Amino acid sequence: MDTSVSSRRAANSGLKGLRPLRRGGAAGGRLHDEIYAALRQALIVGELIPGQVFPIRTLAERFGTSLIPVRDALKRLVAERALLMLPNRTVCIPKMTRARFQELLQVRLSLETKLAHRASELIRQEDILELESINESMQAAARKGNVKAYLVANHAFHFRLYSVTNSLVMLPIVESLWMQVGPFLNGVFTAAGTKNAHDNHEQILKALRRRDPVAVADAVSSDLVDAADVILARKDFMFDED
Amino acid sequence: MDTSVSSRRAANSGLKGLRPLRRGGAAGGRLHDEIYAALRQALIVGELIPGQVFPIRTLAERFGTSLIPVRDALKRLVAERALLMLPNRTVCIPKMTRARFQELLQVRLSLETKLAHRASELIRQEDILELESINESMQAAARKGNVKAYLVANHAFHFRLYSVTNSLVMLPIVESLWMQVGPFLNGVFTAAGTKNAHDNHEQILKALRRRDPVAVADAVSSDLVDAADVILARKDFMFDED
DNA sequence: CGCTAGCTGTTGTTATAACAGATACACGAA
DNA sequence: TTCGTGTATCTGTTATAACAACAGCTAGCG
Repeated sequence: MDTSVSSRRAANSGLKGLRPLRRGGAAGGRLHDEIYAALRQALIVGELIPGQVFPIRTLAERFGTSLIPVRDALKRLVAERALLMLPNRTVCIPKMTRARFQELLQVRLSLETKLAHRASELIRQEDILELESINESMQAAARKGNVKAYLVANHAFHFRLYSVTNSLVMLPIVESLWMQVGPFLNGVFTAAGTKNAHDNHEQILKALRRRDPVAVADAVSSDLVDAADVILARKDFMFDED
Repeated sequence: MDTSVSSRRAANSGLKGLRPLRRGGAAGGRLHDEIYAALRQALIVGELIPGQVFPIRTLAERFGTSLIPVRDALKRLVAERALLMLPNRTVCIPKMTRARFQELLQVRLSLETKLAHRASELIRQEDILELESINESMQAAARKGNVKAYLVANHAFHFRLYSVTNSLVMLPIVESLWMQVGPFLNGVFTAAGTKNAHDNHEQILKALRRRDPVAVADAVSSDLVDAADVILARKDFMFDED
């Protein structure tokens, strides 16, 4: 990988979207949690691109804190496999390979269909109403071409569904998987790619209303596969092979 | 949970097995990595029991370091779900519930059979020889009733098999799952519980030699299920229900 | 005697500064 | 021109100390 100063500057330019923390808020708020949340959100909506480097001091300056909380947040994200620690101990967003992408999809299919199946057995009417509301806002974002809002809503839809399982084991794993895929969505989802997602979400909702776990799981599966196909179709040339 | 001083002292007594780090070794060694490795090993072999509390300063004193590297190691283990952060931000080993145990087993079955299947397609002769060697030492440990060595060898056997897949996605997840189950093995595996594991490992090796991925996956599945049955049979009364 | 206020010791959190390793760049010699 | 070397500066790591939140205990008051 190119590690010259100029390329590192270029890689760091993507940090501009990160805003300083508003301090003095509610007491007891840990700084590293806020920094973690900010980075995590940026990861999931594809604002940070693979190869991006995160020097601790740069981020500390950006957030207006000392090194420690930034370090904590980065190390947590590394532990969750959302970020990668290079041999020189600098953190960056891992690049994507075909093998990793396919493995991520395989594991997501396995776990998320399980979660969807179990969720549809436990779901209540109010949960479905909330999912419909989230789906509305996702569709609205798609119509306006607001990719960021679209991805936020899509994430919210899936995890609102999965969270009715109260799973303490699978949920954290799936969240980690989404963070690993997120950066690779950068610049992928134009209006074209949102059509299938909308149809699949409608199928999910329909199957949920009639409490059909198998159909819910199938629809979730289709949703993931279709999204992967969109990415593969547009980004087939963008993988970094080892 | 009881949080009186006396019970906390009792919970901390389990830390005695942790030894100070031998400093001044190879340069470039990060202290928090060594602390992490020590805790991780203790977790996997069941030396640390559920409910165990880890005050940073106590561990720092035990390891002979300052607070920072201990904090790093603990936060990493929390991120990997091996440890749990209590509301007061103290770190402890999570207690086990039936639901969590069953979910852990389900996910492990799903992922580890996949890994076993893929491994048996890629495995080389030298890998099999090494697995046989590990299996030998496991059997020896079982005969001597050395539970700790037995669990170490069992862990080594499984991950030596899985690692031939070079999986960057599933392997870290499965390691996390083993760390979550480890503490619950405390005091479970007497000589009685090791018989099935030995048979299953022999089945795995036999299937590997004839390159039969399905049979390998099945044997791994049986291994996990049998181990779970041993735990359920002996510990059915020891679950902490929420 | 009971209750509340304040002290005390505990916990994790963060800032600052000193440290160590790695890298890039510039200067000088072949 | 090219190669080697030293220095400046960048990186993450760790120690120390100050900080804040919390629980338990004790003393004093009602």
